[in-house]
Amino acid sequence: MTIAAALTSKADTGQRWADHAHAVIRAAGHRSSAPRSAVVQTLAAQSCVRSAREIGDSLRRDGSEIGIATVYRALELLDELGLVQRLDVGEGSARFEPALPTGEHHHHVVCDRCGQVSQFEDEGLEAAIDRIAERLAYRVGAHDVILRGACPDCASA
Amino acid sequence: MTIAAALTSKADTGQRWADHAHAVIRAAGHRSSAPRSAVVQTLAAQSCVRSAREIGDSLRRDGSEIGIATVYRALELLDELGLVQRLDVGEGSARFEPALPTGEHHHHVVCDRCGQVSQFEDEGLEAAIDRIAERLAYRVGAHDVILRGACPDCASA
DNA sequence: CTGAGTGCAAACAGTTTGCATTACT
DNA sequence: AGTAATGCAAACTGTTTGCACTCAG
Repeated sequence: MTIAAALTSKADTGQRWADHAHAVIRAAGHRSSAPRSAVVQTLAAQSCVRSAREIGDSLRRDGSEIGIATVYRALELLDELGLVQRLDVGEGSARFEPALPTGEHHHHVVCDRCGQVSQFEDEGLEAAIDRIAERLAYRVGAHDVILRGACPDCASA
Repeated sequence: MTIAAALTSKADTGQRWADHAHAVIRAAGHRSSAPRSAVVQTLAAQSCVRSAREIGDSLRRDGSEIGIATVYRALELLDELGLVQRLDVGEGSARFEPALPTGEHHHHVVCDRCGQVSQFEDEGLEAAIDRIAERLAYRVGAHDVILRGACPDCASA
């Protein structure tokens, strides 16, 4: 795959998610207001998890007048509708990222020192978790895995 | 194993951890004040993760005059010394539990509806994570796994 | 005796909420 | 037009910090 193709595919995935999100929002009887759509677009465009504050700052930088309460309300709605995944890496604030309708997902590694967050996927991990879910008395619906350590930059320093 | 033996062994594990914690605290040049020791004892006696507020309330109920700030400072020290594991299940506040010196540990399942937290261990999960840690560029030192779903009570309701 | 540790209260950061106003549908 | 959604500011919650006082070593 060429770099251009990779970028296109990534942008496509984001846009596909945004369209899906709008459809679900409308189907649930909610309005597609400008601020709400702006939050969806920001999420669709992002490559990594972002906090409510980061999303709000980013939108305001782009000229939007969105208030932080609205960002929170939009994210809460998206969460209720299963359109975003809320992630708490323990750095004080919650982070958000689009949840793909396919259920396909990844997990995160957080740098202890600089706070950098990266992603990874692993087939074996999912399989192990599925096996655990089966033997527990809980009806397990989701899971978060967070690895912690030193990122390449901090590790070499 | 009889129930009595299981309880004894559990209490022993807690006490062994408390002794270990005291030793580490002293070795690091810190004092064993009454409030600090009380927090260690509370942690040693607990069967599940607890929040700072819960620990403080529990101590105050037992007649201690401990302030919440002191609880936080004690937990912070224990965390720095690697004596407790901080866990964020996303219900607003951080939870804490003793970290065994053997490195042996477990993970958690959180009920979406009532917030109940249970524990589980899984060999296959640890193995999968070790394998991931090896292939990542990060120098991975720890990991948290949180499963979410409905606990037996909520699932049947 | 001396400073690490404490308790209190005030400060903080992230998030939520009440209410008058705006703007989708 | 009617009402869901917004923006602001105030309220809340969990956690941290400044400071005078206390007590372990």
